[in-house]
Amino acid sequence: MADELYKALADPTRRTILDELTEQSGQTLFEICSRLAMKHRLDISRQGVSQHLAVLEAAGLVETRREGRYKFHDLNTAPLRQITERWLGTDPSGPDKENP
Amino acid sequence: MADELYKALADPTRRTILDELTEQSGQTLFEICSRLAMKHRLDISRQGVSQHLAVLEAAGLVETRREGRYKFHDLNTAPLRQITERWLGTDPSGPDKENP
DNA sequence: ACCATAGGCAAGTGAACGCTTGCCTATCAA
DNA sequence: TTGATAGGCAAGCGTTCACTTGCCTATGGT
Repeated sequence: MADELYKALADPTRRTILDELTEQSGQTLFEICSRLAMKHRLDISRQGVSQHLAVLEAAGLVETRREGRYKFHDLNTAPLRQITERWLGTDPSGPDKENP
Repeated sequence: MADELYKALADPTRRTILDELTEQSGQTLFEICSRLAMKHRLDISRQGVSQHLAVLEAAGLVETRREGRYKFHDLNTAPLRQITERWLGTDPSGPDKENP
């Protein structure tokens, strides 16, 4: 899954999607589409965004839940920690207060 | 430069090069080549490795210094911090002891 | 001066990637 | 039931990417 994590981060549009989900998690595909268009002037097709979300989900950065005809996309930043753990050897969340 | 950082991390061979430089910084092109071949069974041409190093340097992840006919490649992990800072909102090195 | 070593430049190739277009399914409101 | 909304699948297209090959420059040992 590490491979897919780095691949997911490689695209600027996907990183912007992560930014949007950071600001408000649990958005639908159409919400993300319109935000990309409005706030970032990214006029990309709905399918394009959908494919990006699939890549992000494969990387574990986005988790989805279905409710009726809506599919909500939630952000999961946990996989990002392995990046700094790999080359910085540190826990990005900082020292554990219980075991300092 | 952020764009080049994520692009640099997208390739598995480049990530392995970072691993090798983490283990021992300041290696030459040929040293890196032979290590990739020996330790990781990656038989990639010298030019291929050279191009990877160029991408890593453009991302600021490796810095080079010339000495005679040798060019040493040093690891610089600093750019990695912006990744977790962007979506985790944390400093990977932990809280600053001066300003906690 | 010679030749091996360390590295660089540039063109070419095949595969992967981002994105679009067209059509199809499912859920909800009227 | 009809129509609108939310989303999915798959083929096609142009670009980027990783990698190779061939040739060239520069430094150092003998």
